[in-house]
Amino acid sequence: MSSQVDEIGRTDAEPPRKKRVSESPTGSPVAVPIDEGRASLQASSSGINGVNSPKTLNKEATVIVNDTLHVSREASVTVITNERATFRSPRPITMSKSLPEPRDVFGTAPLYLEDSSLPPTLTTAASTSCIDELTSPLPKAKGKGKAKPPKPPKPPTQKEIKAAKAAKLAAEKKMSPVQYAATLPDKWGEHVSKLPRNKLYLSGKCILYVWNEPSGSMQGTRNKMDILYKAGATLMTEYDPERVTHIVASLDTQKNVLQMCGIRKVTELPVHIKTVTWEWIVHQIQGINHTEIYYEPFISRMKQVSQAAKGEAAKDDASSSAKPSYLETSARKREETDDEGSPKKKAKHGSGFQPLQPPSLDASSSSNLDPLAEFYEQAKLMDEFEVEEDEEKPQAVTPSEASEGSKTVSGRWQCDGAPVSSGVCPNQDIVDKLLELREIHSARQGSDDLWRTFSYRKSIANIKAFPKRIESYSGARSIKGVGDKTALKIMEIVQTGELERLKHARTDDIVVAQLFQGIYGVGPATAFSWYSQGLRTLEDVKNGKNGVSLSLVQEIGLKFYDDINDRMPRSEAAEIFCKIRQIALTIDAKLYMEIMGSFRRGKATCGDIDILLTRPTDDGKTHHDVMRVLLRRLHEEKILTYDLATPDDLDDLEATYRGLCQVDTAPGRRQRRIDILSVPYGSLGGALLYYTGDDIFNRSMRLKASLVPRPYIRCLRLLTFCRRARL
DNA sequence: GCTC
DNA sequence: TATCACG
DNA sequence: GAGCCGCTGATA
Repeated sequence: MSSQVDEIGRTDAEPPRKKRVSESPTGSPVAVPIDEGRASLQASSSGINGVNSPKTLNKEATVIVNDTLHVSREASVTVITNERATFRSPRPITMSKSLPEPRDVFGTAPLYLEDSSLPPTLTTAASTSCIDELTSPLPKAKGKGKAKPPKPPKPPTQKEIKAAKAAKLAAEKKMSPVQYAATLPDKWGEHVSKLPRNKLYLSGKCILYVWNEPSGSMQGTRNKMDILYKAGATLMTEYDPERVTHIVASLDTQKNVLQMCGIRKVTELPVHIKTVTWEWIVHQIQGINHTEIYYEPFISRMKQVSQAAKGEAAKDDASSSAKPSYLETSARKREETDDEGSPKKKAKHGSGFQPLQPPSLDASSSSNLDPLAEFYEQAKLMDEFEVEEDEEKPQAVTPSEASEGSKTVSGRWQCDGAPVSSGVCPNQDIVDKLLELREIHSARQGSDDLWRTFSYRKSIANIKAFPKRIESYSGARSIKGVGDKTALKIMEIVQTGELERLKHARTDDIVVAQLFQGIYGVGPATAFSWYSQGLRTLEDVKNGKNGVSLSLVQEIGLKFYDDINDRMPRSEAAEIFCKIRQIALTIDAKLYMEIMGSFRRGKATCGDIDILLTRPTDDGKTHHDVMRVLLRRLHEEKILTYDLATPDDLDDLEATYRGLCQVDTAPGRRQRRIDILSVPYGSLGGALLYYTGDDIFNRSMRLKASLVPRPYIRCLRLLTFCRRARL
């Protein structure tokens, strides 16, 4: 596989700052577009192997980086009220104890909260349609009224009714599906609005129904549309990747899917959009939530699609799997399994479920009891962590996003079905102020500040979850994590609208330290150290004023300061993940991949991309060498551009990669933070549990203030704990 | 900072 | 090895 | 008054 990177060490001899590298240490040519700031660097593509230490790798990276070190810095200090803010998501807590079933039939498509097949009663609007939730002002009552058909002033006679019906039917027959869809609110709006919420099986789902070629009456299509609408779905008539959550199609509408979505391959669909068969809908409506029947898993379907479409496919294959021959076999294998099993069949046979069963649980726990019971127990034990924290700022919804959201609320009442915490918390002002304070503390270096930060994090999260306006000191104190001091601060905010403390706290050093800490790899210590050395701007840092030197990672962090600190649109995260998964599956078709983090939580924007990687071991194999190959491939594909941290042991089943990536190589393409984590297959169960809808789990397993979605690791700990405690 |  | 930063 | 992340992972 890989070329050895032998003489990497040589870079040691060179002054890291000045040298320009035009050739990779392997001797293989490395394209280093030094002039364009977002140059892709692939040195590490060859360096990804156990032989090389990350250090040497990065070293080379920096050499190049240094040459390009013109940081586009508008010196806007504003950015720096940064990512570290933690907000609680508006998602309310459901108390269900039932565990959602595994639902990824093929073991490759990720599992999303918003796609939860929990019964509707347990589902929330927030968990269904994130984008809308975040962006649309949610005209709640409006939808209903709108949908109500105008009542004729006089009760018509039987005959008239009949005639009208006939006419209507005739008219409907002439309609295109799209036109027909538009009539649904009139037709069923009222009916639907009277339905109890738990009958709205598809509430919150934005469904794009792909109908067959107009080969007949289209009556079937109309019926299905009716059903969808009546089940509370928002029926989409056109493909809007931002809104569509599900695509319903069947095998014979394959072409139409592509057409409707304006794409060439099914694989181009964003991963957050589920493609399901009609059967899935039926199951939803019947309350069979245990299966998810996919129309076309993006990956495995890909081959078939491309075969049909030829040209594209060949190209794709050639470019992506040109090298190791085993890739082809694996690809073929995938194809075979595909062909012999329709999605449906697979669902029934459950082969695809395998990866989703948490095997480790029964395997490693000594008892024969329901393995989940342990987790419930654990969950209770750790219930102190009331609230999940979220790093997104709700108010970060930009005007454009907002307007877009409301604009596209073509359908209306999708919010009706799920009257949930509408997002804005009654104590937002308090939260904001405290957050500011927390930011300040977290920018400081004292150990006290560290704990204060920790403390604020908890209290803020709980305040954010507090359903009503805080009006009194005792009221404030009643909130978990809010002690005397914070309660006093809250009262000050409530009464004066201000927090005196903030005014004094925002000193120059803090502001500058915050600025510096926006550089990846720079924490409080470094930031203040620089400050004390007289540095005040990023420009100073860049110039190495007063002889400060940057670590290799910091160089990258500085160079891409804005890129790293900005959030990316959800769609971009999805796209990158898609590409990566595609490549990964050519390495091993049985890989299980999952995108996590804020994406998974349904955020409209993502601070980074977090990918979980594992592989079922039922055939005796593991993903032990996947990370190495994958990283190499991703570098080759110029998806990965810079390594921030490569796993110490690439062969380890549990490894963490951190780096920068880009969705394509267009000049000026922004670099996005990406983490790829592999876990032993046994931890997957925990990972899934962690993300699975049950809030008792979620809350408790979001152990100890770790913002990091590293469920598997946590799960491991949990298991260890369980074992030790003989649970 | 809060909690035990 | 200790410190630093990260998620 | 003590504890409050880390069988962390990287760097110097």
